[in-house]
Amino acid sequence: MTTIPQAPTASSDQAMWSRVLTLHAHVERQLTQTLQRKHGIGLSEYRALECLAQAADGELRMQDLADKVGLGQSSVTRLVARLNTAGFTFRDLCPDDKRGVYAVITDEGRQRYAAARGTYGDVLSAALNAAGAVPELTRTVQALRSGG
Amino acid sequence: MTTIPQAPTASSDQAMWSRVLTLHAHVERQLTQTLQRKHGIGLSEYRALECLAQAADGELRMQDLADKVGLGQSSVTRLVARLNTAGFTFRDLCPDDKRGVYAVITDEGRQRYAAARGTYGDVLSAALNAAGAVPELTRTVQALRSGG
DNA sequence: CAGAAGATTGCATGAACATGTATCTTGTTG
DNA sequence: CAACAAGATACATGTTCATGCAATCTTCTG
Repeated sequence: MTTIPQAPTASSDQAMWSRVLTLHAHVERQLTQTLQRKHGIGLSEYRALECLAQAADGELRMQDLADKVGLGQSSVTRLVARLNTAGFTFRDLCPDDKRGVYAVITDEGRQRYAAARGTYGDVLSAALNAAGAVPELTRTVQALRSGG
Repeated sequence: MTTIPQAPTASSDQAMWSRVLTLHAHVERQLTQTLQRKHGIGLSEYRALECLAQAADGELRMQDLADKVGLGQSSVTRLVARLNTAGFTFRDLCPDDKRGVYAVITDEGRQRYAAARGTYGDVLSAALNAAGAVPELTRTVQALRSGG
């Protein structure tokens, strides 16, 4: 049986998005709770650390970090402030543009990220499996894992 | 070229979920801003009105509503309080279990929902199209629209 | 079986916190 | 200097967690 191309309708988009929202809520809740409980960090903190750990020299401009983690600019100012307080990052002024600020990950930040990373992957996969077992979400999870 | 079945790995799950998050952030931001600007309601309010409008007799127990909109119980208490203040719902005591409370949608609530519904569908589809045009997200959007 | 003790359920409320919008400060550039 | 860019901050809003309270259910006892 082949897939028949079908123009997406506003209605089918809404039904699809509704399932995405359900999936998103479930998975993010699992991740939030487990990361907080086992590693003492929130989801935004974790994702910021991930971005920084993977960035060249472990540093990113504030606005770049905002784009990567999907938050607004002001939220990232405070997010980085929390990471600084925790000792996971420090702020560094951009030498050639004194308006600019780099958030730079510390060794301690990398260690916490490394410690949390395994948990994150495990919980994510488990949450996706659990969601995939719900009839309503089975096809959504399958579609995402296959081609998404 | 056929699709080769592949067990999902923790790593592929993470890459997939990262794209879902990006998509989610973009789409929800569009919806939030447009609904707020054109109809003066937030996303949670809109979704609660939708659940209530589609429920039998236009009413739901608080906890049922919480499950449907993907929020915690206390969040829904406050959400319904906002809807009440706006005149979109009212609270009704459950006759056979005096602990229980129904949130009931009003005519005004149905009207606001009807007015916002078109906007919601339009913005959603437009946002999905826009996201689908981003190389990183093309396959994700396609997968969701096809089978998800 | 009546009745009370304890557990559970359904929701409300207060405090802490994260986020978005608007605005302000500072630095850059034409 | 005017216009703009990068961040920081003030304020309002929304969310969660912990807790409180009342109604209901369960279980045990006499």
